[in-house]
Amino acid sequence: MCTVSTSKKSVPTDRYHHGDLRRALVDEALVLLAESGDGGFSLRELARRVGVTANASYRHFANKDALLQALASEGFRRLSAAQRDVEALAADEEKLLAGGRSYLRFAHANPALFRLMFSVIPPHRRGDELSEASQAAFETLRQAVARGWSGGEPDPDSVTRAALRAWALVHGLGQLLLDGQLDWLEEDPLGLAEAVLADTV
Amino acid sequence: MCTVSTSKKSVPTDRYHHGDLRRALVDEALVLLAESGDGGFSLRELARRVGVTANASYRHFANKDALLQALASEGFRRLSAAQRDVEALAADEEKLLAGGRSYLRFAHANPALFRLMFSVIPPHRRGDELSEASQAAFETLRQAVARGWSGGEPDPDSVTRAALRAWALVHGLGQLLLDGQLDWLEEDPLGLAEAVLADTV
DNA sequence: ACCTGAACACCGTTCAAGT
DNA sequence: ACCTGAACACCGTTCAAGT
Repeated sequence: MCTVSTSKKSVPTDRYHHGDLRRALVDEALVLLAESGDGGFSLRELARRVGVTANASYRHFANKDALLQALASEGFRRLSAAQRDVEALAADEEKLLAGGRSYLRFAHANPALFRLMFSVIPPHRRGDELSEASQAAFETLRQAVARGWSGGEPDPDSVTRAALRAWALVHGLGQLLLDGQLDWLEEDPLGLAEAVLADTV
Repeated sequence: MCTVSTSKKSVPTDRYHHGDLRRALVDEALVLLAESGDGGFSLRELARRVGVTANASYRHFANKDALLQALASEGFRRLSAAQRDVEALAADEEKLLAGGRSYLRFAHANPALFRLMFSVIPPHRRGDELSEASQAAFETLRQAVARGWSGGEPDPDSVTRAALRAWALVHGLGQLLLDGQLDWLEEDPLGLAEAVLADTV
């Protein structure tokens, strides 16, 4: 009676049709998101592709919003991981710029997921998993700003303000980029966005 | 036979149910957009509110996208007008900052319309009316940047680059603002966004 | 415990009428 | 010329089963 119970719910296998339907739904939804370019995919289409009935997903997610939150959480985790990887390789003074570049590349490579993370589910509707993932992502940014601090005493409020300014610039570039707003200005929109970022930071 | 024909189509009144159904649809859609906060409203709900059948709108718009384009065009016209009004009242060195502030206030006051203008209909899908309205809006920004030019020769490319940087910052702040991303940082998100803008410009 | 089948109240859009 | 009524192929979601 003191063997396997690491937590309350010791679900034995939780697999049936695809081994793990919940994971299959999340994985396939990320593919659908990448394919559709914009933000639209239907629960029914997702179920069809995974090979189950339309309402089978309700055994694993309360509703469509809960599934979207799981996807957005995964997005924030991937974004944070990309930031950390890239900053680990960069010199101290270039960590912030490198982080900004990876933010832009993430937005460019995952437009629908990016929109899901920031625009579809506002912070006041985020559940625990998503709150945690998104706050960790902002912390990554804040630390990059604090590390590159060149003034005197880095009091927390100034750092937050500076982080917000850096975030706004890179977020605006990313949003303009993935909305196609930079397409008519030059041949390589991503390159243009990175150039504007490098000019400023 | 040479009296009234100012153009090919000399529609006598083009009014029936509400005087002018096309205008009634646009006006009520703007109200629905303002009410819903986010971006979702249905053609059927709009028709219900205006007092016509679901498909009556197809006499005036090819499809839902065409209606959305008309709304987005109206949005760009209002944004440009607000910019011009505000810049006319400001001193030369403050025109750019004043324009940026009005951009932020527009985003804050019209979140769904703002999203419609920039994110829902990408530039490559814009029709003539919308293309013209949006390009005029960017021209307003570019001119504000050119007027505030402090360096030497203002060659067009440098001005475009600087305009893009200013646009990205203000657009990023606006997007973070209307996505509720600034809500947990302070009591007044709009004030915070304006403060960051004033710090930078 | 996990999934299916049938149903409900919605969509956008089309087509054949009505006035 | 402008609008209605009925229909089609979709949605998200729920409820009563099936194994």
